[in-house]
Amino acid sequence: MDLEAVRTFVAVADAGQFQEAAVELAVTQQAVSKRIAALERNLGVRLFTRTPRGAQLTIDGQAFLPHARELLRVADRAVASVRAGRRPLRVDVINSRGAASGLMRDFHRAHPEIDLDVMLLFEMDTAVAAIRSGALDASFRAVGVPGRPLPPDIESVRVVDEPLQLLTGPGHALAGARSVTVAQLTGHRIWMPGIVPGTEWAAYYDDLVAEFGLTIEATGPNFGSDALLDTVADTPALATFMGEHTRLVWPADHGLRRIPVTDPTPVYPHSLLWHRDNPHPALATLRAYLAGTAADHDGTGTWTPDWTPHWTTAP
Amino acid sequence: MDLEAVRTFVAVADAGQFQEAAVELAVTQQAVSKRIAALERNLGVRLFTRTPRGAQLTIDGQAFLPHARELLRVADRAVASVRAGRRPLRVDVINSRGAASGLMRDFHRAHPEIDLDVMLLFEMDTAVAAIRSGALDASFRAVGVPGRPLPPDIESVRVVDEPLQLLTGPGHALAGARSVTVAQLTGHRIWMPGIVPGTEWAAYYDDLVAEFGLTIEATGPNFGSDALLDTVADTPALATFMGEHTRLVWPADHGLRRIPVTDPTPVYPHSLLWHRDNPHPALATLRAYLAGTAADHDGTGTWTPDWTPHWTTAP
DNA sequence: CCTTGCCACAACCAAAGGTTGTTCCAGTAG
DNA sequence: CTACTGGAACAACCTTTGGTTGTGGCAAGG
Repeated sequence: MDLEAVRTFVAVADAGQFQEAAVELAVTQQAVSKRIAALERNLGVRLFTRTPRGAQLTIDGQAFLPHARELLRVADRAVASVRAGRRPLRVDVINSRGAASGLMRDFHRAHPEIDLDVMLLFEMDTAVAAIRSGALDASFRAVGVPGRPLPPDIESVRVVDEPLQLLTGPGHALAGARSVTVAQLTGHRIWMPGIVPGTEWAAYYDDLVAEFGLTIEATGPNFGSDALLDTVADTPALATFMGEHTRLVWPADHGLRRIPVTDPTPVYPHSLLWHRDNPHPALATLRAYLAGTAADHDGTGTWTPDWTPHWTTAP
Repeated sequence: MDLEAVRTFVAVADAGQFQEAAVELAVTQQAVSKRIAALERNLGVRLFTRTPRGAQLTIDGQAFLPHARELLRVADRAVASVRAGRRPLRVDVINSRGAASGLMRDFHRAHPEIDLDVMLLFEMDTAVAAIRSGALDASFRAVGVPGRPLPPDIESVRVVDEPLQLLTGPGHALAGARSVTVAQLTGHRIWMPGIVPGTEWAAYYDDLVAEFGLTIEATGPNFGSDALLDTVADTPALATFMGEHTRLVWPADHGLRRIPVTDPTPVYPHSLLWHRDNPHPALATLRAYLAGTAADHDGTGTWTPDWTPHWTTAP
């Protein structure tokens, strides 16, 4: 299938005849005739009935037409996604099920007119480099990790604190609790196979362990969140941490429990990062939106590492 | 943009290297290299960073990738829409805002696994011919019009009665009524510029006029339903009929009123038409679904023309 | 330092896809 | 009845695209 042929097909369908479509496309009528013939040959159906006064869509052609239009739309969007200058706003949300992802969904609902490309960049260094190069517009990250200062041309603002919850299977000792304190977690095995040394979230959990003496195991290969949930559901002695806003796609009958943690509640601090000189108009809209959602912040009873940036009052 | 190049791009992104992608696509590595280079040249961005151990997506490449996948998906669906044998179920709903269209939306929600192509065929003759030729699987129509019998190989069953409502602007004499009787409508001008002589709905309205002595004007060119609604909203002396299930896309503040009609309520009878020998598996599902929705039928207090087929009890 | 694995470049060739010129066909006017 | 008009298909030709084979460059690893 050739997109040029599809474009020709739509032009002929709109014009009602080959000649006019040919003028529109700036080719000869014979070229249009050839393109349509080739498309019909590839698809194995006749798309137009040719008459001496033009071309009329067959039933097959009518069925194909909306798909053809959609195809051209999607192609245009694809090209636009990498068009220099006026491309969609590119925002990195680390992973597709976290709080940042939810924020971007809400932002999209609030501003459906803004074209977005949500991306998943694993490494913070990559994200920062991409922001500095202009290839990325913004990233949600935890910033302030000791020894890894942000370059001066990168600005950041803390936008959402995500409370961590304990996730257990039905057989876990704490499965029945409506909430647990951090002190109650000492001695329980908490398994987080996704943690990669050197990342900002590794630093976060290192601090959490150091502060409260928890037992967090990052051992074993990470087979993905499905495997993690599977294991947690089936292993009574195992639990894991999970962001409060993290969406699980999981059959309800596995009996996984989400248990709030208190005294204090560990919260994961998400900041928005962007380049000082980024001119993308939608970036300002996003920042304004996030400033609005973050207005009702109250840090009482929560914990974050020392190195996390302070909340600032919106101007 | 060339779909083959996009396909190649996705293959390379998945494989992580040109060579493996080349094997998958059954071409040489050099061909893959050329295709990617051409795609990059067309888009104006670099999609991969080439290393001696493979190819890695750039940020632009990562942004482009989901659009590329979507493009291939849509292309596949487009091809499938005209594929002989296992193409989607094609159902004609006459116009996109009527009761039949709503039924098909509900059917799609109930059976999202069934691929559908909803079509809009103006003429009944066209629809019947298409059904007989196998190019169309089903059509919603009012059947039984005198002098235009269905061919014996076309089966039909009445599936939904759509009550007609009076649509008026805020200044109309009946605008404040909670409901009106057919008798109250005599003398009021009812404007239906969409009616085309010779169609089954023209026959319906002819019978309606003959039965109750209404004043229905079909004069003037039809500039589309937007223009119709515009005129009705602004003209106190004008009203029109509209199906109860017809969805209006209209700013709420224009003050259009939908007023139920009683004593009796004129209902427009939609039947499903299909070919006796049509083997499409989804057609049976659709018929079963419609038989289910039509179960709660009660014709008391309604009117349809004499020639409309009777409701049959589902087997 | 050499081997290995992978990608880019060059030369070549077949085929796709464009152009011009022409034919065919069905309404329509004379 | 015939000639004309407008529109699509066919034929011949040519350019350009996109494939192949052959070769060179480059970084990682033994």
